[in-house]
Amino acid sequence: MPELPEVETVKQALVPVVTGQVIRTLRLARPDLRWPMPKGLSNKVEGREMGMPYRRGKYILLPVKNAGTLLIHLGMSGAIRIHSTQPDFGTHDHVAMQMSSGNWWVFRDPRRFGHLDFIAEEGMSDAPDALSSSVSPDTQADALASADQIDRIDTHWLLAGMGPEPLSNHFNALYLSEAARTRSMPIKTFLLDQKIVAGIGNIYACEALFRAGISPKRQARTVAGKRAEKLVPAIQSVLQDAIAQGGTSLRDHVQPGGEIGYFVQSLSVYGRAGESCFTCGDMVKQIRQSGRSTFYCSSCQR
DNA sequence: CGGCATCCCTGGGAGC
DNA sequence: TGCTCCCAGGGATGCC
Repeated sequence: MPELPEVETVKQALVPVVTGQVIRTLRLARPDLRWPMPKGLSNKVEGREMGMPYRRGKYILLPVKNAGTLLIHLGMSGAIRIHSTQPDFGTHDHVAMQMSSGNWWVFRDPRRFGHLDFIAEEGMSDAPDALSSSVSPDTQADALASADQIDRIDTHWLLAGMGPEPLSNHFNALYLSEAARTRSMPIKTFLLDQKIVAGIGNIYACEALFRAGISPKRQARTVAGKRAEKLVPAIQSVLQDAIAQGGTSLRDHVQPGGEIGYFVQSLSVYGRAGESCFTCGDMVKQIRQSGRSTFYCSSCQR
């Protein structure tokens, strides 16, 4: 499921549920997901107040005041659901938290490629929360963590080296050109590298390249320059459109309230192999790159 | 270092 | 209906 727009959708749904709430219960149904979960975590966070959730790439960050930050990655099949009363826990409901309001949120992940970690504060005080409430209300503020939050959280081993947020000013044609200039790998594979840019996955890499009219097979270094000037806004618009529609629901993804994500109706190439390109009518092709499916129109994308 | 294959895990759909 | 096979939104790791 979850690429940046889906993760952003989940984060936005969590904001009113957890912000300013005290953690009444944290329930870990098993000791590990992809990696071991922190031991004794419930004791560390129960009774403490939460700050405002934010997002970094495909990670959701949940500040716990005077304790640290919970880090959640949804992996391939992860989803979070919100309940107003205690739900029945299923086989794949691995993490559940009850807030002082009585609301619960539950992290379900059948394939267990996701993970949950805790970054202890160590002198960070409650800065993340204070900062998140002072984020300026510009047009993209909802989709962005503050630069200071990112600087702090990026010291975690899972986040270290992560590329810029694609919806921030740090991601622009100059940056992309410089990053791509020496790289011979296909541009599609390049975009999936979280060290280059954070949050893009298989669906939105395909869709952004279609919007930019760039072949996924093209070597990344040949995108430096003019093509980067088309690709950056293509990436940004496809992500913003998807966020606005609640993400893309294929199999697992639902928004935390249970709604599906409607961007699936706006996909131009992903999952449309053998069907007609909406632009030119030619058949959408499917190939395999670095072990992942790529969808594209060989007429519209060069 | 760059680029690719492999592996982690479960469920759903296609095909027989 | 039931079985097998293949595929899936991610990404760390190891090998060439």
